Amino acid sequence: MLKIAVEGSHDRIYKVVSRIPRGRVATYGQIARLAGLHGQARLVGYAMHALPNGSRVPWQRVVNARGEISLPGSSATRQRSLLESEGVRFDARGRIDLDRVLWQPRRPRSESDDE
DNA sequence: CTAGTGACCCAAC
DNA sequence: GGTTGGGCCACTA
Repeated sequence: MLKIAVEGSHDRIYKVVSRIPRGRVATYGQIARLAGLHGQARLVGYAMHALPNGSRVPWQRVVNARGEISLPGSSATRQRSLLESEGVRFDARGRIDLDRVLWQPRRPRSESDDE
């Protein structure tokens, strides 16, 4: 039977987030769009906050549209450390170069997009 | 039920 | 570059 209609938005969000490859990041708005929640980036933030500790969802790969970490306090440091261990670089302002690191689920066309 | 808040985003000034 | 205001919807008091 079809359970897609019964699935909560969290599950869809977690599914999309789990598809983010290592060393890449995605924005809240991007996740929302891919999960079918167009314009509802805030719900993605809620879903991330509701994640249980030790979850296998790579929540650290979700940042805001500016390429910055939106978490307050020590959680931000944790997220940054996790991302840096994956090879994601932060500039002096604590921002990620989204043009370089943003996850692109579709490869439109281009055999070499390496700068 | 209403009102305020939030791991957000975007247009406008 | 920065600030303001509106929009979105779930959660809490």
